[in-house]
Amino acid sequence: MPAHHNELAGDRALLSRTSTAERVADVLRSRIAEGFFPPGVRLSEGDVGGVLGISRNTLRESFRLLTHERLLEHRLNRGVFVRVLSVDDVLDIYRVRKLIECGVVNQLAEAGPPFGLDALAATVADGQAATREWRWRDLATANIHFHREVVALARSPRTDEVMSSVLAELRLALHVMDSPRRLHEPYLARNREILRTLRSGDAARAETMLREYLEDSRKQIVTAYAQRLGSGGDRDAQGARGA
Amino acid sequence: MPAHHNELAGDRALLSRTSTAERVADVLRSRIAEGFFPPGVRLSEGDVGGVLGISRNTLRESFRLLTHERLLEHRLNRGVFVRVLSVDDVLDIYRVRKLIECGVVNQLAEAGPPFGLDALAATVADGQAATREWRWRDLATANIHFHREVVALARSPRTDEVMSSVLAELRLALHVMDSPRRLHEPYLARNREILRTLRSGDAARAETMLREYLEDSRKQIVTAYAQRLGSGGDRDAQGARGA
DNA sequence: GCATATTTGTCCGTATGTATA
DNA sequence: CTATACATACGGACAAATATG
Repeated sequence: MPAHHNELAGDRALLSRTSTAERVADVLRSRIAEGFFPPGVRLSEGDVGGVLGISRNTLRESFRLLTHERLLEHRLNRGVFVRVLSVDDVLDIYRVRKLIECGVVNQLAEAGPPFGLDALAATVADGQAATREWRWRDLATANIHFHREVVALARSPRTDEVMSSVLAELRLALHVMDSPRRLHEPYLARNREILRTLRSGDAARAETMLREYLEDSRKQIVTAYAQRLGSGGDRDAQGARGA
Repeated sequence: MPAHHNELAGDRALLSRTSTAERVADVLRSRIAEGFFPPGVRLSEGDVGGVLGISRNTLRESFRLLTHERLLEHRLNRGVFVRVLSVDDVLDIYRVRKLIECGVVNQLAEAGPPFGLDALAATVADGQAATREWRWRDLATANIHFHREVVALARSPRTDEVMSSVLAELRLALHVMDSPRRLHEPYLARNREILRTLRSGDAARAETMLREYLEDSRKQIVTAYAQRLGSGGDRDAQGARGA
């Protein structure tokens, strides 16, 4: 599908129906999530495009995608940067989380008890396995998946998308401090409790538990993040990387 | 700021800090909202780019922006089309509306009565003025603004953005049938009632009213839309327009 | 079913304005 | 203030897919 048959990240058009820009965006999204591109660094079109071996136009498409997901920040005539969340951003993210997550569970309370909890249970199991084997980064991932699956219970594609976007954004903040164990281990038990309560059919009580959960998590993360951003703050908004 | 000093949609760099692609996207967004580009039509790169006098690459970037707002649909090697919502889409939009709008009012019930209701009151006044003067299209706009302002009470930028996006999408469906009077006039009184109830400080009751409102609106629009889509359906996916 | 014309997808080269050293 | 680096936007090119006759 690409005109000049670029091989590095380009071909196999007939197999994958995604555009090259989307594939490049996938790569960059992973790099950001795993911290290879930490918040604050600039992604130069020349460098990144050179490494991946794609044209600037295509790369700009990818940047557009990630900018819309709020993972990158676009400053006019300055270029794109990995987003650095402010404390206000984190607060707003938790506002949205409370609104959506609690709202979904609240709707379940009205609908009735036959929920499909298998996917939710799987994330709890993943978290327990990760904890047993001291894989704290995986524990963080499982914890995030738990909340994604809570929202998935509403079976609303648009709600799922909003939640995915917000959680990916939150990961930017989590990555700035990452001590995954202290941040996530205490909440695993509460996830299990919420799951158990949902299994019993008492969605109203689960909603209360989730509300308290989010309140506690918000307090912990905001204080830790403000501290980290204040002391280790002012990460170089320059410092190109890539080549 | 543009290289070759394009005048039509190009210059005045020092004043407007937005890129040309965003400005072009603004124009197209308006054209879609006002129905000049109705759902289903294809936007040809050649035609639209020719009329607006911008290069193909820049136009494609605008298309990308609107595609991510779900106003355009991108079919591989076919071009971009103004989105045609399915009935499932409309159902999901109302799912999101109920979740967010009711959730926001529910949070107000916990927070306490000093809400800032001026902007909300203004939309009701706009609707009444539009009704008095038989400007049904403006009534529809005012009605949509009412719900946007309800959500704005939460003072959450991300929630605002989600709501704006969802309402812009809903407008695609409303435009397919447009008999704005029958669709919007009955709800003006209910808007006023909800505003009055919020003024009295009883957010809990306002939430119930809003919930019933959305339920009724959903039923009406879904049935009307399914009918319209079934009979008048299969709008030409061809029929270029522009020049 | 086939040949042609149109349109899209991708990439390159270049000119110009903007921000920073 | 000058110089450098880079983002922005343009036009052109060609391959591939689609539409048209």
